[in-house]
Amino acid sequence: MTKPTQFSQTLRAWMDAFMHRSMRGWSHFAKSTGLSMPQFSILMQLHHKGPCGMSAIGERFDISAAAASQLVEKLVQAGYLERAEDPTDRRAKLLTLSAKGNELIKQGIEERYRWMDDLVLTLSAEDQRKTADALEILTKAAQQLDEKKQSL
Amino acid sequence: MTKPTQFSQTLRAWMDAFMHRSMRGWSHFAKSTGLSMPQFSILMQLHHKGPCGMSAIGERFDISAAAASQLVEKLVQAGYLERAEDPTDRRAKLLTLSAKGNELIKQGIEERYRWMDDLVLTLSAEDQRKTADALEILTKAAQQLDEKKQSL
DNA sequence: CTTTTTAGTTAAGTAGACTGAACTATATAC
DNA sequence: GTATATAGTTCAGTCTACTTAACTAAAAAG
Repeated sequence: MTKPTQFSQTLRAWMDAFMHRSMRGWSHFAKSTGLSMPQFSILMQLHHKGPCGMSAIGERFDISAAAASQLVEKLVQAGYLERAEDPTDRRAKLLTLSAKGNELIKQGIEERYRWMDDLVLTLSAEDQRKTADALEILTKAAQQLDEKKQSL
Repeated sequence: MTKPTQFSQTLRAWMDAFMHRSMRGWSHFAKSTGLSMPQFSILMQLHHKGPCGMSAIGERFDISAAAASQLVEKLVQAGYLERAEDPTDRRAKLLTLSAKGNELIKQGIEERYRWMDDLVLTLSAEDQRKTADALEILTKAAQQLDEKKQSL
């Protein structure tokens, strides 16, 4: 963080607007579903990263295995999650989103997208093309950055 | 949500990557400060929108006035917030971030930016220019969209 | 085959976020 | 001026998240 470039200034302005909006949106949506934020976050994680074990949940959210187990139990009871035995290790459990869970998350994501779609409608065709290009560049770069970090 | 365009596809890919990252980052940072997520969110709100009254907090987070009052009390005790009497209405309070509160939020934002800055470094000069243009377009569009919604 | 990890659950207890109800004090309406 | 609405606080009680500790069962190590 020596001297912010023009570019990172622009990034920051965008991040401020976008982060504030999306965080507000998510917490509002989570509340409307009746789920707590921690519960909801677990569903989000499963949606993003796919099935995983109980211990992965604990690590991801930095809570004890006991806490993870209890949160997951509630989500299973509510029908959002399925908890099966891992065939390769009978101690472990495999957590997957149920159809109901998937539906819920998709709906939340749709609502988040809607704002972006509204944004699109205000742009000229030319500006749409420009921004699409740019975001593709950024998305790819983000992917590569993540992969690089993962391999360390 | 009829037929997603190429553009909104690209937006979505970006949103997925970006939202997941930033949410994870924020909750991790909030935890590291010792503040709960609701407490932290209040500081964020103050930072984003500037000083406001107690009732505005309740409305913004959809909690009772009692809950807002209690959360704010904790933040005042911890020195992150200042709660003064509103000179124009002696019933009302004016909540503002203290220097300590401001410092905290700024630090969190810096950490969030860092990822973006890393991202920048992986791009060519040409790509940097392209994305800067695009994000400026998007940021302005977002501002205008918000203003339009506010005036309804 | 025994010992030790590892994966997860259960239980008891702590702490924070929240609500409704009762209250104070000020502003607004009539 | 009285009545009413508004801004905020305090209190008692509830619910959820979380922790540690004690447990079961299966895998891995010796």
